[in-house]
Amino acid sequence: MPSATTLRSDARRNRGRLVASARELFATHGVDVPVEEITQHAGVGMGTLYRHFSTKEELIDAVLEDAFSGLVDAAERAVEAEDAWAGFTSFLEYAIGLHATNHGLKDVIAERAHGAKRAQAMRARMRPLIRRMIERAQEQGTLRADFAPGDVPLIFWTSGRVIETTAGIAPNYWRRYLSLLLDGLRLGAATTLPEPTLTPAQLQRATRGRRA
Amino acid sequence: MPSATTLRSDARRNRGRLVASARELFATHGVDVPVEEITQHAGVGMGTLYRHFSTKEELIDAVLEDAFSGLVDAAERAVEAEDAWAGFTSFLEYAIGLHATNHGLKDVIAERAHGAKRAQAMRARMRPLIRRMIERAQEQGTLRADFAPGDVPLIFWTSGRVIETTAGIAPNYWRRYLSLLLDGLRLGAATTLPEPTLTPAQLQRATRGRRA
DNA sequence: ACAGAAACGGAGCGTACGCTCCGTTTCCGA
DNA sequence: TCGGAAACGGAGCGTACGCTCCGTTTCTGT
Repeated sequence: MPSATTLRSDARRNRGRLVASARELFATHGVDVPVEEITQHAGVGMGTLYRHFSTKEELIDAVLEDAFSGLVDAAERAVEAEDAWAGFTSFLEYAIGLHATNHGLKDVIAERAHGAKRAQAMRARMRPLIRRMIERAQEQGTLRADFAPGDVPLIFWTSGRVIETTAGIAPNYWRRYLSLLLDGLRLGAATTLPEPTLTPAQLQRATRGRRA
Repeated sequence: MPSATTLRSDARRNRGRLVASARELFATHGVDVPVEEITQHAGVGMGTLYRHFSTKEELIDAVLEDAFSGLVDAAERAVEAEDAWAGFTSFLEYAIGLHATNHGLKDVIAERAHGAKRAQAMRARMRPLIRRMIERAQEQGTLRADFAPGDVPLIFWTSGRVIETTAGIAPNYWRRYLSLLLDGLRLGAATTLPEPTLTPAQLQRATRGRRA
């Protein structure tokens, strides 16, 4: 079991091809592209893929690593915005814009399942940032007080669905949806929300479960 | 090819069992339950199913017929409400409550595809009713003016996703989501929506397409 | 130059789905 | 009662997926 830098030249080359191929296909078609399509597009065999990545999940996780850290960076920038509402909303617009561009990212974040190591770590780093964004906007009196951090996944789940349904038909339609939803988040909304937000435990179950 | 009433007694009995079995399983597990599970739960063989319904889609369509007409009834009642906003929102709450109870209905309405005859007819009957609801609420000055009938599927698509994700964890959480979204629909929202609504042609493509 | 370790690739396995085919059983009128 | 039409049921087909296995090829240090 040699260290990562001790790969034979052809192995390193093929690994690169696989990642590039997967990056492209995941972005355009989502993570459900068959592994065979990935290997063919990369010009390698199936065996080669599974020597480098013990599972398809692992490949997904590796390919999306960059996108994950890009999201965390955006969240860190958003937390520092003077206008917390602007920071929060522009973060959401950026993140969901990424979903529209990179369907693989959308699948991992907005769909259930697909919770590999790097995705998990990204979520963990994101959580306190989002909490800060929300707290600040509520302190500044721009975000309704009964919105909670546990409600943020709601935005991703639902936006993901809009993108899935309209991506090939009206690629920017998700902006209309997000705008609508954000208007419901502003302070001064006419109602108070029914039902509590989701607890961390509930969220964990929601993002893991498959059908029984 | 005998008329519908000229079925042999065992055939009529088994057809009833199939529909009952499918109704139950579709409601609890959605339309993705394997046909074999439906036939086993009904105590009949696969051949029996496919003699009565030439395709699984047709079975779905037949089983959901009642739910479809229930929806249309609710829409007709909603149109007549004095307070058009109340009519519109309580219709949405009723419809989405049905989605939470009957996952098969949700799959057909909130998911893409599954567009058989009766579902299609239900949609056609619903369209003018929804248009009236929206027009009236806008005339009464309670629904924002830039919301359009073409945006209604948005509500079903996204609520469907919320239900799918949280049904087993927080069965009423969708109410919180819907409340949030409806607050964004009220007149006096701070923004005007970006991006136009979907045209009928776009909607048709959105509710039909499968992945290429 | 060459041995052998490393990497390769794709046929094939296991699973799950919708649906069909056809030998067997059941019903029902004469 | 009994024959044939009607209905039955489930093994099996075709498809699509993730993944494995192993004979073949390629790289690399000596």
